[in-house]
Amino acid sequence: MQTVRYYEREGLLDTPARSGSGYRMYGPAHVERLNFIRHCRSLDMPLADVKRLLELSRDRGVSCDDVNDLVQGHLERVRAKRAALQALETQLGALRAQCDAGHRVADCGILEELIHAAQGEACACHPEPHGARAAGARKRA
Amino acid sequence: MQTVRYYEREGLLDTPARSGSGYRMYGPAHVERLNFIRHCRSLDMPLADVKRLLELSRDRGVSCDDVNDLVQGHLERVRAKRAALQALETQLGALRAQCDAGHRVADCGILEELIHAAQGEACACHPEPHGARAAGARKRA
DNA sequence: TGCAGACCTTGTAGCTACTATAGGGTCAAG
DNA sequence: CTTGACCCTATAGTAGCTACAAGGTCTGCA
Repeated sequence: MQTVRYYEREGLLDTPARSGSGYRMYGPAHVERLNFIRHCRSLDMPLADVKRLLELSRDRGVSCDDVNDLVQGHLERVRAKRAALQALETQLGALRAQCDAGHRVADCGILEELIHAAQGEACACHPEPHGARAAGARKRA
Repeated sequence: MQTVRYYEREGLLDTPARSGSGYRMYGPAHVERLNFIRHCRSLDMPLADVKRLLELSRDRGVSCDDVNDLVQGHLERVRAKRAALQALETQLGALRAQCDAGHRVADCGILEELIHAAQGEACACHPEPHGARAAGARKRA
């Protein structure tokens, strides 16, 4: 419910009329608009994109290239993120495989991996060694 | 650089000694710790998990089951998110296919889809009618 | 010695899309 | 008339930074 107020504050929903005691009175147009927003959000579109779509859909005569670009751009961001997560999954799988249950932290392959990697060595999760471009830290001592 | 200060504030990095004029003086232990954190972050682990790992790695005699669980849990969250994004990609692809470039907003298949969906009808991106839709966790049967 | 410019310090606000809480007002039922 | 469910506003918190402001410090050069 605060979400609806939030959309109103952000300019995605028209401010509804108020009853005598200050209650918001929503009409069918508000409900439809809210469903539009929720549908876009279910596609994980940022609210800025949703707002842009709402603006575009008011000018029914204008070219819809912007609509295309917006959806296409969003699709590409989703694709890129999915690919990144897929790589991450592989890396975490490799890390996870370093340790079987039942022993102690001193012998834990996962922590070993993480600590070695922190020292700039190669690790199971990032096959290539870190060292090439590490050591960016500025020190004075 | 503010990031390092942020980690210090959040208790992930020890507060370094200060020079006479108040400058922070980092030693090799700080650098190694920071690399540990950055490595974990490159695996997209939340800072809370990184902090937990740092705590666990201090008690070298304790069981490492917690380390396992933490990494396993993170892997599962990544897997779930990746799967959700994959489904999303399909949905956005379907939506994107509703419109070819070069015509006007009044005839735009994408907007049509979104508006129809806002009225509770079935849409290309969400094959089933609106009622059965739950955010992100849905599987096609 | 003076000064420019690069770096450091602290503190604050902004980003996304909500969510939670506090402290109050309104309304309908019993 | 009270109880409890709802609504109102305003504020703060979430994650992990990033950007900016206003000032202090250090270094090199003339």
